[in-house]
Amino acid sequence: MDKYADQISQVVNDLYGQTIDAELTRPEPKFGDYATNVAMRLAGQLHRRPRDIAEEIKAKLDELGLFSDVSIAGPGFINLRVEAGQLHNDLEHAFDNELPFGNNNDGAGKIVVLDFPSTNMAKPFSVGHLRSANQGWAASNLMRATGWKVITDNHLGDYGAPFGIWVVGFKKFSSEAELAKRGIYELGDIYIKTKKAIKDEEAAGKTELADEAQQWLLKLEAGDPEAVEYSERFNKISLDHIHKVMDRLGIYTDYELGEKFFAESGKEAAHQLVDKGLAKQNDDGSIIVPLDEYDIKTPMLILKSNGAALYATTDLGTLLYRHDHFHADRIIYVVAAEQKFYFQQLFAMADKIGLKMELIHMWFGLIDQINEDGTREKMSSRKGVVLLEALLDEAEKRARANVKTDDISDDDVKRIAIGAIKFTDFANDRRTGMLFDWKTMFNLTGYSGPYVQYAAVRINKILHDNQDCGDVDKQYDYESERNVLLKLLDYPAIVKQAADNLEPHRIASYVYELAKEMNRYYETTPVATNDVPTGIRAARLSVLSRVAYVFKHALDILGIQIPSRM
RNA sequence: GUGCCUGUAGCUCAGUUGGAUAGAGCGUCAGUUUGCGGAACUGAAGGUCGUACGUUCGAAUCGUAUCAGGCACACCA
Repeated sequence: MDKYADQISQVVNDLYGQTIDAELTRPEPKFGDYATNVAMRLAGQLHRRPRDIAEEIKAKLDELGLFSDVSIAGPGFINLRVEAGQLHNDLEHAFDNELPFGNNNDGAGKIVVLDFPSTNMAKPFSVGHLRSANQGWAASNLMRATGWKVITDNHLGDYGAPFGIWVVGFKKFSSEAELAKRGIYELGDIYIKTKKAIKDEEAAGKTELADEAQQWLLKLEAGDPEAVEYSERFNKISLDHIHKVMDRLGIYTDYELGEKFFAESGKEAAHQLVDKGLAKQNDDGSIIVPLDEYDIKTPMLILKSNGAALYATTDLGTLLYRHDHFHADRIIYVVAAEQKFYFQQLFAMADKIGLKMELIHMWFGLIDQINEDGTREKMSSRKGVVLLEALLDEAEKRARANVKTDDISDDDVKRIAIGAIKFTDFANDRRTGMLFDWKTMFNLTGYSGPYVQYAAVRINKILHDNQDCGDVDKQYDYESERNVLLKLLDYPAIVKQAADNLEPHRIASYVYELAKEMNRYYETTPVATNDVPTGIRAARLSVLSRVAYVFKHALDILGIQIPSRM
């Protein structure tokens, strides 16, 4: 595609002496394989009618014989058609490259740190963390595919109030026996129950529980043995749970540098900023960074009045660490939309204190749920959070029930279940709120993970059954494969676009279209039946192997596995 | 109140960065199987792109206003 665009730019330059970056689009098939609007763009500069310009470009293109057909339509579109055999050559040429097909080197020599899924250790993994995990994982794969050196870090929420609340609540509401039996689910319940109790108490004008929780925090910071023991036990339970769930999702990070890890360095940095005059200490001891010069009226609070760290403190420490130790050129925070303002502040502060890194908040929409009466609302703990493990169990149950034959392995059932859930996450733009609906979450047909997986499994089987298929017929015209070839040729541009904009849903949408094109092709064109001559069979199988490659590449980016059977 | 996000088919959403007759899935209706894997394929119905101005050859896309919904706004994380 780039090749053809360059040729058109060249023709324009020869004819008019204008430097124009011709872009090709894919019009409706009836118009052609590719189309360009250069004639319309030139019309303004040259003060001439677009159709006249198009005619001249067409004449030149016909003369050069680059395209099998050049036509002009509408206000001045130039539609181009390429021989299917030529498309096949183009594709083979693209595969015959040092870089894997689909990859590019845009990020060569640069380092990116991705921050996801930022698990809160106080509660069990809920569907609320699902998007950060999925989107973050896909983003890291997109960065890798475009040449970046990638560092992933699960920025654990392991510091601050939750610990104090845990201990107070454990003593008041729970027991060793319950904790041993229910693990993180008991801790999560304790956390919610205790927070509510503190709120009730506050409404009654008392602060007993809150004070007690605060005491435990201070004890922990002071290294009190009992506090340390509780902390280590609770954290282990929580961490084991996080690892188990992420393993089920097939999502991993290189580091787990939690808030606790950065608390001290963050506090030090806060004080240093005061010394440098970049931050201001209030009379009550709290430290703020004014951000008026960034049009942000609310200053950033980076230290509490009691001298303790808060979210911004640890994030400050984290920024410095990623700058100094990871030498990050770019940091991507995969965090929900709710925190947009917070990250505006954080990024402004980073700029103010002189950190030269590209900071991106890869935000995503919230998860809504459909109520029984059909109304839609934000998913909340008040209404009962859906736990991720329960969701995965349910997905596997439904996948198993939908499997046609009994001899499908558990691993394949899991791949189908996870594929359905993940694809739903990538079905929309990440910024669009995601609708959590038990009915559509496990879609097994239409615009869904299993639809794509099914197409991949089908051709993998064909390829597997026809490994020694002989030599390709050099005369074959690839006319039946035209649409599939065109779709395959689109892939590198899709990857680039998805990576540039951090929009994994473009990959999902593409891979679905490829599957659809594939199924259509497969429905009408026999590939490996007995009546297909060997040379043609070999040619068609070679195209299918390219399709299989792209399925794998694209689904890998999304973190979706292809079952061996389904 | 201020800022940000969203508004497209009955429902859930895309829309190649300003292009041609606005597209998918689900749902509804009608079809396709002596055939390489039918979790598939084909077709039909369904639209004032929230509304109104503006920018230009051309607007779902850009600007202004307005209506509706959501989120955020320093000692929570």
